[in-house]
Amino acid sequence: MTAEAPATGPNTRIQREKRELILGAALEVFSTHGFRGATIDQIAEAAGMSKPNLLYYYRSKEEIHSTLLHRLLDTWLAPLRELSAEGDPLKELRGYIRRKIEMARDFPRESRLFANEMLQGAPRVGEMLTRELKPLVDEKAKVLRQWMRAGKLGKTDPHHLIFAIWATTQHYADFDVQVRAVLGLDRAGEGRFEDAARSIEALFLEGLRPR
Amino acid sequence: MTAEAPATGPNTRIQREKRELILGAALEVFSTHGFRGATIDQIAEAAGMSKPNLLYYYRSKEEIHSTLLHRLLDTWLAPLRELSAEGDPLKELRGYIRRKIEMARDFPRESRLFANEMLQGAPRVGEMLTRELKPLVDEKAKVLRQWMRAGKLGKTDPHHLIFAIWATTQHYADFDVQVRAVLGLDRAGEGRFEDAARSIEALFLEGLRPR
DNA sequence: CTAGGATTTGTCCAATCGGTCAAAATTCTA
DNA sequence: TAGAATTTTGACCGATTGGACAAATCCTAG
Repeated sequence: MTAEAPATGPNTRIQREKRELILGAALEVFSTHGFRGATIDQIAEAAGMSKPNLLYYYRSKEEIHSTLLHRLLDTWLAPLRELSAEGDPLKELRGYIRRKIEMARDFPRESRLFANEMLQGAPRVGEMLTRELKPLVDEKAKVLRQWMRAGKLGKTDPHHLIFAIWATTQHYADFDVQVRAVLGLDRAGEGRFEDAARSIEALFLEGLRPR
Repeated sequence: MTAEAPATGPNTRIQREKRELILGAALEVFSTHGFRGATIDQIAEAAGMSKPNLLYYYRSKEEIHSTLLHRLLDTWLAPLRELSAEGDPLKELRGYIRRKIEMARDFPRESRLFANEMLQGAPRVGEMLTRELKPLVDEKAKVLRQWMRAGKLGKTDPHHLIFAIWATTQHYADFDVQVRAVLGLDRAGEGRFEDAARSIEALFLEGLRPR
């Protein structure tokens, strides 16, 4: 008998392992070539298996990409979720910037995968943006606004502040080539993330000190 | 006689017009689908001509993309070139931020084309980054550093400051879908660029006031 | 140790892609 | 307005792509 396609969910040990292996390989390929630029053969080779074997675990290229993207968003939003209304405003913001820079440093492929999707108009996660991202950002924006009203944080538009933090931190993952080219060989070592973190923190937090 | 391919340079009126028409169509297609995601047929259709006709004006898909990218870089660097060592530091920086936000608003496709190229590791303009971009940035970084030493500008790493300005402004073009989704229908009108400009200026310039 | 399911792969297919070519249509020029 | 040069296109080609299928191999429970 032909085996039922295991695409519904991981059952056996092998299925869990292979599915994970495929996602890792796909992340590598999708993040550097984009969805259409990536081929199933490339992903299969990166995962060390044949193309039909890969398609045994995921029904289509679409499904791999979609799985990757949906799984990513949670990880991606975690740093913002951690921003707590109870903490000290400046400390909380500093922590948020830190966590975002660390993600750019430790998960650049995830960042580029996400950037690729956004550049193309979010055809596959568009709905998630309004259903998950927007509510979370609105909630945290409210926290920021309360801090500002309480005089514990300089006044600025909370949404655009969050955009600015996203943009500056993710820049070091998405535009890595450019950053490295501009900094030159001597300053483009791994320390660039530490330098970036300090600069971004100083820029934003200096301007946001209550006055 | 068979006509010589006009790919060497624009000669007749028709050639100039059609070449421009093709570049416009190609910008639209490349910026939303990336290089590999775009097809010659799509570009040809967007330009209102047949595929062989398009290939009469440009020898290959590569050549169109490359032309677009090289032509773009000059436009793209213009705002930074305008930053003058003679002017008032804070006014100069404010002007630079303004110009960059205006470019994100008026030329979002160009921004996305560039972002796409960067995301993929700048395979086609990598050399231009070190030959043109780096020297320019280094020159302007020196200007910023002089201002800082003279006490006319708060101290921070000039390179990372420039990165931050790039990131925050281009974010509104490259991540437009996300920005719109988060701001919601009511705040996502054209005014969002004006709001963004004010927020970014306030954030950066407040923190950079000499103290 | 063996039967039945799970896993793997070689082979194939239709669609799409970038690009060619020769012929047709149009435009320019003398 | 005739003839030459330029511009346009239909038809075609080889390569690549996403995916299907059935046969072969592997694993594991009884």
